[in-house]
Amino acid sequence: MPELPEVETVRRGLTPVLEGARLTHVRINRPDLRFPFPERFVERLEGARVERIDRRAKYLLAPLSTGETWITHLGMTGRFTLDGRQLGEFEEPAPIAGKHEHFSACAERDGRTRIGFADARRFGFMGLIPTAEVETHPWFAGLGPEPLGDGFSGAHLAEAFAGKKQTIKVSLLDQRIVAGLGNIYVCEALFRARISPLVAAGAVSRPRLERLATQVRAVLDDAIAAGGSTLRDFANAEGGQGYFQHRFDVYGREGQPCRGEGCTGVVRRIVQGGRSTFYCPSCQRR
DNA sequence: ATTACGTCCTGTCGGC
DNA sequence: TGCCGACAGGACGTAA
Repeated sequence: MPELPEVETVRRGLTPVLEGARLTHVRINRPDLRFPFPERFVERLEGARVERIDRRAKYLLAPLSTGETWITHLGMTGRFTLDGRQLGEFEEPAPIAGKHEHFSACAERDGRTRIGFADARRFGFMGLIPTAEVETHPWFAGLGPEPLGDGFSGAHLAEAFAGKKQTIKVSLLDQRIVAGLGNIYVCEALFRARISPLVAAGAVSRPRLERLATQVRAVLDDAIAAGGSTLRDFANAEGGQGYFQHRFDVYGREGQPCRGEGCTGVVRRIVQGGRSTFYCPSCQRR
Protein backbone atom coordinates (compact mmCIF):
# COMPACT_ATOMS: atom_id res chain seq x y z
CA MET A 1 0.00 0.00 0.00
CA PRO A 2 2.77 2.30 -0.52
CA GLU A 3 2.24 5.83 -1.56
CA LEU A 4 4.02 8.60 0.24
CA PRO A 5 2.06 8.39 3.51
CA GLU A 6 2.49 4.64 3.72
CA VAL A 7 6.19 4.80 2.95
CA GLU A 8 6.56 7.53 5.55
CA THR A 9 4.72 5.33 8.04
CA VAL A 10 7.05 2.44 7.29
CA ARG A 11 10.01 4.79 7.70
CA ARG A 12 8.79 5.82 11.13
CA GLY A 13 8.26 2.19 12.08
CA LEU A 14 11.71 1.09 11.00
CA THR A 15 13.61 4.03 12.46
CA PRO A 16 13.59 3.10 16.16
CA VAL A 17 14.86 -0.37 15.35
CA LEU A 18 17.33 0.36 12.57
CA GLU A 19 18.84 3.70 13.41
CA GLY A 20 22.29 3.14 14.84
CA ALA A 21 21.94 -0.62 14.50
CA ARG A 22 24.36 -2.97 12.80
CA LEU A 23 23.08 -5.32 10.11
CA THR A 24 23.84 -9.00 10.55
CA HIS A 25 22.51 -12.30 9.25
CA VAL A 26 21.66 -10.67 5.94
CA ARG A 27 20.08 -13.06 3.53
CA ILE A 28 18.30 -13.01 0.19
CA ASN A 29 16.12 -15.86 -0.94
CA ARG A 30 16.17 -15.25 -4.67
CA PRO A 31 18.41 -13.33 -7.05
CA ASP A 32 16.00 -10.53 -7.85
CA LEU A 33 12.91 -8.57 -7.07
CA ARG A 34 11.88 -6.30 -9.88
CA PHE A 35 15.58 -5.89 -10.63
CA PRO A 36 18.47 -8.12 -9.60
CA PHE A 37 19.76 -7.47 -6.11
CA PRO A 38 23.06 -5.55 -6.28
CA GLU A 39 26.33 -7.41 -6.75
CA ARG A 40 27.59 -8.89 -3.48
CA PHE A 41 24.57 -7.35 -1.79
CA VAL A 42 24.70 -9.51 1.33
CA GLU A 43 28.42 -8.94 1.87
CA ARG A 44 28.09 -5.18 1.41
CA LEU A 45 25.31 -4.92 3.98
CA GLU A 46 26.72 -7.35 6.48
CA GLY A 47 28.22 -5.52 9.45
CA ALA A 48 27.28 -2.07 8.23
CA ARG A 49 25.75 0.36 10.69
CA VAL A 50 22.56 2.14 9.63
CA GLU A 51 22.95 5.86 10.22
CA ARG A 52 19.36 6.88 9.55
CA ILE A 53 16.22 5.92 7.70
CA ASP A 54 15.24 8.63 5.26
CA ARG A 55 12.48 8.91 2.69
CA ARG A 56 12.50 10.55 -0.72
CA ALA A 57 9.23 10.26 -2.65
CA LYS A 58 8.29 6.59 -2.28
CA TYR A 59 11.84 5.43 -1.67
CA LEU A 60 13.32 4.46 1.68
CA LEU A 61 17.00 5.33 2.05
CA ALA A 62 19.30 4.00 4.69
CA PRO A 63 22.71 5.66 4.64
CA LEU A 64 25.26 3.24 6.03
CA SER A 65 28.56 3.55 7.85
CA THR A 66 30.23 2.05 4.77
CA GLY A 67 29.55 5.12 2.64
CA GLU A 68 26.85 3.39 0.68
CA THR A 69 23.10 3.91 0.96
CA TRP A 70 20.72 0.99 1.06
CA ILE A 71 17.62 1.86 -0.92
CA THR A 72 14.26 0.12 -0.95
CA HIS A 73 11.22 0.75 -3.07
CA LEU A 74 8.15 -1.11 -1.86
CA GLY A 75 6.53 -1.33 -5.29
CA MET A 76 2.90 -2.32 -4.88
CA THR A 77 3.08 -5.08 -2.33
CA GLY A 78 6.42 -4.69 -0.57
CA ARG A 79 6.27 -5.06 3.22
CA PHE A 80 8.84 -4.87 5.95
CA THR A 81 8.23 -6.86 9.07
CA LEU A 82 9.88 -6.56 12.43
CA ASP A 83 9.17 -9.47 14.63
CA GLY A 84 10.93 -7.97 17.58
CA ARG A 85 11.77 -11.43 18.73
CA GLN A 86 15.20 -11.96 20.17
CA LEU A 87 16.93 -14.66 18.25
CA GLY A 88 19.08 -15.54 21.21
CA GLU A 89 21.56 -18.25 20.47
CA PHE A 90 20.19 -19.05 17.03
CA GLU A 91 22.93 -18.91 14.48
CA GLU A 92 20.59 -18.26 11.62
CA PRO A 93 17.70 -15.86 11.36
CA ALA A 94 14.25 -17.20 12.12
CA PRO A 95 12.60 -19.37 9.47
CA ILE A 96 11.21 -17.69 6.41
CA ALA A 97 7.93 -16.05 7.19
CA GLY A 98 5.91 -17.01 4.18
CA LYS A 99 6.91 -17.85 0.66
CA HIS A 100 7.13 -14.23 -0.44
CA GLU A 101 9.78 -13.11 1.98
CA HIS A 102 12.74 -12.40 -0.27
CA PHE A 103 15.08 -10.61 2.11
CA SER A 104 15.84 -10.80 5.80
CA ALA A 105 18.41 -9.45 8.19
CA CYS A 106 18.95 -8.71 11.83
CA ALA A 107 19.40 -5.27 13.33
CA GLU A 108 21.73 -5.41 16.30
CA ARG A 109 22.00 -2.59 18.76
CA ASP A 110 20.89 -3.23 22.31
CA GLY A 111 19.28 -6.48 21.32
CA ARG A 112 18.60 -8.15 18.06
CA THR A 113 15.53 -7.58 15.91
CA ARG A 114 14.74 -9.58 12.85
CA ILE A 115 13.72 -7.66 9.75
CA GLY A 116 11.92 -9.28 6.86
CA PHE A 117 10.97 -7.95 3.47
CA ALA A 118 8.15 -9.69 1.62
CA ASP A 119 6.80 -8.70 -1.76
CA ALA A 120 4.32 -10.98 -3.47
CA ARG A 121 4.28 -9.20 -6.80
CA ARG A 122 7.95 -8.32 -6.74
CA PHE A 123 7.39 -4.84 -8.15
CA GLY A 124 9.59 -3.59 -5.35
CA PHE A 125 13.36 -3.38 -5.56
CA MET A 126 16.47 -2.72 -3.53
CA GLY A 127 19.65 -0.90 -4.41
CA LEU A 128 22.96 -0.05 -2.86
CA ILE A 129 24.71 3.04 -4.18
CA PRO A 130 27.42 5.36 -2.89
CA THR A 131 25.80 7.91 -0.61
CA ALA A 132 27.48 10.76 -2.46
CA GLU A 133 25.85 9.62 -5.71
CA VAL A 134 22.28 9.24 -4.51
CA GLU A 135 21.09 12.62 -5.71
CA THR A 136 22.39 12.12 -9.20
CA HIS A 137 21.32 8.52 -9.50
CA PRO A 138 18.67 7.96 -12.19
CA TRP A 139 16.11 6.95 -9.55
CA PHE A 140 16.35 10.38 -7.94
CA ALA A 141 17.78 12.87 -10.39
CA GLY A 142 14.50 13.57 -12.17
CA LEU A 143 12.15 13.56 -9.21
CA GLY A 144 9.96 16.58 -8.60
CA PRO A 145 9.69 18.28 -5.23
CA GLU A 146 8.39 16.61 -2.11
CA PRO A 147 4.72 17.57 -1.81
CA LEU A 148 5.19 18.30 1.88
CA GLY A 149 8.34 20.32 1.32
CA ASP A 150 9.03 23.94 0.50
CA GLY A 151 9.43 23.32 -3.21
CA PHE A 152 5.81 22.39 -3.73
CA SER A 153 3.17 25.07 -4.25
CA GLY A 154 0.53 26.35 -6.60
CA ALA A 155 3.25 28.30 -8.34
CA HIS A 156 5.25 25.12 -8.89
CA LEU A 157 2.21 23.37 -10.35
CA ALA A 158 1.49 26.33 -12.61
CA GLU A 159 5.00 26.18 -13.99
CA ALA A 160 5.06 22.40 -14.34
CA PHE A 161 1.63 22.26 -15.95
CA ALA A 162 2.08 25.15 -18.36
CA GLY A 163 1.01 24.05 -21.83
CA LYS A 164 0.31 20.48 -20.74
CA LYS A 165 -2.50 18.75 -22.58
CA GLN A 166 -2.35 15.66 -20.47
CA THR A 167 -5.16 15.44 -17.92
CA ILE A 168 -4.47 16.78 -14.48
CA LYS A 169 -5.04 13.34 -12.98
CA VAL A 170 -2.36 11.70 -15.09
CA SER A 171 -0.02 14.67 -14.63
CA LEU A 172 -0.19 14.45 -10.85
CA LEU A 173 0.92 10.83 -11.04
CA ASP A 174 4.07 11.92 -12.88
CA GLN A 175 6.83 11.72 -10.28
CA ARG A 176 8.87 14.34 -12.17
CA ILE A 177 6.21 16.94 -11.40
CA VAL A 178 5.63 16.07 -7.77
CA ALA A 179 7.19 13.06 -6.13
CA GLY A 180 5.29 10.68 -3.92
CA LEU A 181 1.67 10.86 -4.99
CA GLY A 182 -0.02 7.70 -6.20
CA ASN A 183 -3.42 6.82 -7.53
CA ILE A 184 -5.31 7.07 -4.26
CA TYR A 185 -4.08 10.39 -3.04
CA VAL A 186 -4.33 12.01 -6.44
CA CYS A 187 -8.00 11.07 -6.55
CA GLU A 188 -8.55 12.27 -3.01
CA ALA A 189 -6.70 15.56 -3.47
CA LEU A 190 -8.59 16.37 -6.68
CA PHE A 191 -11.84 15.70 -4.87
CA ARG A 192 -10.91 17.93 -1.97
CA ALA A 193 -9.89 20.67 -4.38
CA ARG A 194 -13.10 20.17 -6.40
CA ILE A 195 -11.16 19.80 -9.63
CA SER A 196 -12.23 17.41 -12.36
CA PRO A 197 -9.66 14.70 -13.12
CA LEU A 198 -10.51 15.11 -16.81
CA VAL A 199 -9.32 18.66 -17.39
CA ALA A 200 -6.03 19.33 -19.13
CA ALA A 201 -3.36 20.20 -16.58
CA GLY A 202 -2.42 23.32 -18.49
CA ALA A 203 -6.00 24.59 -18.46
CA VAL A 204 -6.45 24.81 -14.70
CA SER A 205 -6.56 28.33 -13.31
CA ARG A 206 -3.97 29.59 -10.90
CA PRO A 207 -6.39 29.92 -7.94
CA ARG A 208 -7.45 26.32 -8.48
CA LEU A 209 -3.84 25.17 -8.54
CA GLU A 210 -3.26 26.97 -5.25
CA ARG A 211 -6.23 25.15 -3.83
CA LEU A 212 -4.94 21.88 -5.21
CA ALA A 213 -1.51 22.30 -3.67
CA THR A 214 -3.13 23.04 -0.34
CA GLN A 215 -5.34 19.97 -0.56
CA VAL A 216 -2.51 17.69 -1.67
CA ARG A 217 -0.67 18.61 1.49
CA ALA A 218 -3.79 18.31 3.59
CA VAL A 219 -4.68 14.82 2.44
CA LEU A 220 -1.10 13.61 2.87
CA ASP A 221 -0.90 15.11 6.34
CA ASP A 222 -4.18 13.49 7.30
CA ALA A 223 -3.09 10.13 5.93
CA ILE A 224 0.28 10.23 7.65
CA ALA A 225 -1.45 11.09 10.91
CA ALA A 226 -3.79 8.13 10.46
CA GLY A 227 -0.94 5.80 9.49
CA GLY A 228 1.16 7.02 12.32
CA SER A 229 -1.43 5.89 14.78
CA THR A 230 -1.09 2.34 13.51
CA LEU A 231 2.65 2.16 13.43
CA ARG A 232 2.83 -0.95 15.49
CA ASP A 233 0.46 -2.86 13.29
CA PHE A 234 2.33 -1.75 10.25
CA ALA A 235 5.60 -2.96 11.65
CA ASN A 236 4.19 -6.32 12.60
CA ALA A 237 3.62 -9.13 10.20
CA GLU A 238 0.06 -8.17 9.41
CA GLY A 239 1.13 -4.70 8.32
CA GLY A 240 -0.48 -2.89 5.49
CA GLN A 241 -3.79 -2.05 7.06
CA GLY A 242 -3.48 1.68 6.75
CA TYR A 243 -6.34 3.19 8.63
CA PHE A 244 -6.83 6.17 6.41
CA GLN A 245 -8.75 3.95 4.03
CA HIS A 246 -11.88 4.47 6.08
CA ARG A 247 -11.70 8.15 5.36
CA PHE A 248 -11.53 8.02 1.58
CA ASP A 249 -13.99 10.40 0.00
CA VAL A 250 -13.90 8.91 -3.48
CA TYR A 251 -11.32 6.15 -3.84
CA GLY A 252 -13.03 2.77 -4.06
CA ARG A 253 -16.45 4.37 -3.57
CA GLU A 254 -17.93 3.90 -7.04
CA GLY A 255 -21.70 4.20 -6.97
CA GLN A 256 -21.79 5.59 -3.46
CA PRO A 257 -23.05 9.05 -2.55
CA CYS A 258 -20.64 11.94 -2.76
CA ARG A 259 -19.49 13.13 0.61
CA GLY A 260 -19.25 16.73 -0.51
CA GLU A 261 -21.28 19.06 1.63
CA GLY A 262 -24.69 19.55 0.08
CA CYS A 263 -23.75 17.45 -2.97
CA THR A 264 -26.23 14.84 -4.17
CA GLY A 265 -23.84 13.37 -6.72
CA VAL A 266 -22.64 9.78 -6.99
CA VAL A 267 -19.00 8.75 -7.18
CA ARG A 268 -17.95 7.46 -10.59
CA ARG A 269 -15.07 5.29 -11.69
CA ILE A 270 -13.39 5.87 -15.01
CA VAL A 271 -10.06 4.70 -16.45
CA GLN A 272 -7.30 7.18 -17.26
CA GLY A 273 -3.89 6.09 -18.41
CA GLY A 274 -4.90 2.54 -17.65
CA ARG A 275 -5.70 3.23 -14.03
CA SER A 276 -8.90 3.78 -12.14
CA THR A 277 -9.96 7.31 -11.33
CA PHE A 278 -12.69 7.92 -8.81
CA TYR A 279 -14.44 11.29 -8.72
CA CYS A 280 -17.73 13.07 -8.25
CA PRO A 281 -18.95 14.47 -11.58
CA SER A 282 -21.24 16.86 -9.71
CA CYS A 283 -18.80 18.74 -7.58
CA GLN A 284 -15.65 18.19 -9.66
CA ARG A 285 -16.85 19.89 -12.79
CA ARG A 286 -13.74 21.56 -14.13
C1' DA B 1 9.75 16.39 -26.28
C1' DT B 2 5.57 14.62 -24.81
C1' DT B 3 2.29 11.13 -24.55
C1' DA B 4 0.31 6.28 -24.75
C1' DC B 5 0.63 1.76 -23.93
C1' DG B 6 2.42 -2.72 -22.68
C1' DT B 7 5.03 -5.16 -19.19
C1' DC B 8 6.94 -7.09 -14.91
C1' DC B 9 4.37 -10.70 -11.02
C1' DT B 10 1.01 -12.80 -7.87
C1' DG B 11 -3.17 -12.61 -5.26
C1' DT B 12 -7.96 -11.60 -4.53
C1' DC B 13 -12.55 -10.93 -5.58
C1' DG B 14 -16.89 -11.20 -8.04
C1' DG B 15 -19.70 -13.51 -11.43
C1' DC B 16 -21.17 -17.52 -13.74
C1' DT C 1 -16.70 -25.85 -5.81
C1' DG C 2 -14.22 -24.41 -9.77
C1' DC C 3 -12.98 -21.57 -13.42
C1' DC C 4 -12.17 -17.05 -15.64
C1' DG C 5 -11.62 -12.39 -16.15
C1' DA C 6 -10.91 -7.92 -14.05
C1' DC C 7 -8.30 -5.47 -11.11
C1' DA C 8 -4.64 -3.99 -7.63
C1' DG C 9 -1.64 1.53 -4.25
C1' DG C 10 4.39 1.67 -9.26
C1' DA C 11 7.49 2.71 -12.62
C1' DC C 12 10.13 1.51 -16.68
C1' DG C 13 10.89 0.70 -21.73
C1' DT C 14 9.43 1.33 -26.21
C1' DA C 15 6.99 3.42 -29.81
C1' DA C 16 4.12 6.76 -31.89
